[in-house]
Amino acid sequence: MRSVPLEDATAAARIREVAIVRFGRQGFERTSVRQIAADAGVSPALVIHHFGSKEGLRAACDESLVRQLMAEKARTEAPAIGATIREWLDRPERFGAYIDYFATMLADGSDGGNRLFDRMLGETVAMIERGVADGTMHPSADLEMRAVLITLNGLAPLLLRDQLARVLGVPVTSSAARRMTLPILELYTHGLYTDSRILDAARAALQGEPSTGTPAPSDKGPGNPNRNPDPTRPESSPA
Amino acid sequence: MRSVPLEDATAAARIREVAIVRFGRQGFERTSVRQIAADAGVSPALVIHHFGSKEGLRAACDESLVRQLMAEKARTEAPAIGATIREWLDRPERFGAYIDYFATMLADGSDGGNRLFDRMLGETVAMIERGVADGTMHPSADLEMRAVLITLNGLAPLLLRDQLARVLGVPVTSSAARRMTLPILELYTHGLYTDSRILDAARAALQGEPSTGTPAPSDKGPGNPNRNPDPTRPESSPA
DNA sequence: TATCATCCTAAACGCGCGTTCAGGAATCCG
DNA sequence: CGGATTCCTGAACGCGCGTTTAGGATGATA
Repeated sequence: MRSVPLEDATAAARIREVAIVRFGRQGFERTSVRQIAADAGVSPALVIHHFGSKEGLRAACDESLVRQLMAEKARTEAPAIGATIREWLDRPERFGAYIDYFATMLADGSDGGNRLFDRMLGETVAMIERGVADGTMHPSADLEMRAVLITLNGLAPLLLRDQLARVLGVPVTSSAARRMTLPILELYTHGLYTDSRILDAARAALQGEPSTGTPAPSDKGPGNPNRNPDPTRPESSPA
Repeated sequence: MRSVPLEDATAAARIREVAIVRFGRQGFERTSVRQIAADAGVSPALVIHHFGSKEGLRAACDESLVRQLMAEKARTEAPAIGATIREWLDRPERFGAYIDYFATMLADGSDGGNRLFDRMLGETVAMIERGVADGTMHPSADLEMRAVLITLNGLAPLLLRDQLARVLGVPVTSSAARRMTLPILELYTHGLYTDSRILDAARAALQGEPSTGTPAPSDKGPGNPNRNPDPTRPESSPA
């Protein structure tokens, strides 16, 4: 997946590659055209000549990454982008910059990031539909939202890889990912709670409140992580 | 939680408030001191006079947000930061900028962001320990990692709120959060898979591979979301 | 050889940035 | 009253930015 050494590539390709590294590591704004030019061993003017502007260079970088992540289409029916990301995590010295760039694309809401997110979401939806159809996965009251949720959860370690590396004390490579395997599978197999009291309470509460208003009987659970422990409380301003 | 109108506050406070809005909405680099000064109705020189530098202003903004999020200490033993964030989501017209700033702090790995993450992680650990102790939650083979994971999962919708809003078609307020309630509780109650085949396979595979090397018998599951479907594959470069 | 397109650079332009500096206006204190 | 303190501004400085311009070197084509 890119075997030509940087020195042998054309100048335009070289510029794009070093730009991905800089943009991914220090961000678009903090990176100057002069820096990129120096990295690529060319003049700043050539960068503009090839890409029209700094923004054009960014677009080319986006396109390059989208292309590489979408190119896995020809594979099996398994989630393709996730698989490629995992391969990249296996070789951080080579693809670390791509990981960084990928994460900032998603967070910045660039056009390329949107396309990649949509694709990943679609792959997740397909995976869940398959799983529910063949009985290996539980059905859900809201399949789309579940798919969104699982996609988000999968991306969180990537977006917060710095925090993750900090609290774990090791860089986020596949070895760190491996330690996440069991807790993730535990969660996806048995869940977190030992009974369905909180879920039942939330179902009952949301039942009496189809879209807005009319609070239902309250049952504050012992502590649902990350979510409102009391789904019955009406919101202050619908906004 | 801040009731003084902006016009009545001291100039320094006014500057800090409009800076949080700008920094949160368009980022630190894309925001100029002159913009902030204009928003606050003061001269650019005054901004520097009060905060020493643009970086000093950022630090003051960080500190302000950390203080507000940590101030909930006096509450119950429930996750305090999560609760405050939820209140902020209820009133996006007032606290939307804080949400934005909070998210960028976490993503940028600023000192304030690190402190907040550590605090949230601590709250999650305590919650899980309590849940396991009183039998409402399953035990885990790796409690710390599980806590990290759940913390990350809880933050993902915040960091990717633009993607979330885009695919859902509505802004990420508590009404969007409400739709997430059931899928999250489903996941945390019953998990995703109907049986433990994948989890068992992963356990067996990781058993034969205590830390590095010696691959174990393979069992490729039908599709574990977000994780390596084949945890037995040795990694190419440990890095 | 002359022509032409391609690839590339040195130099400069204009601009907006963060910051500094010298001092004005108001308030408090003796 | 006089002097100190606090709060604030207008004007400028120097710098690095993205970009433009004019043209040099190279290699294919006729």
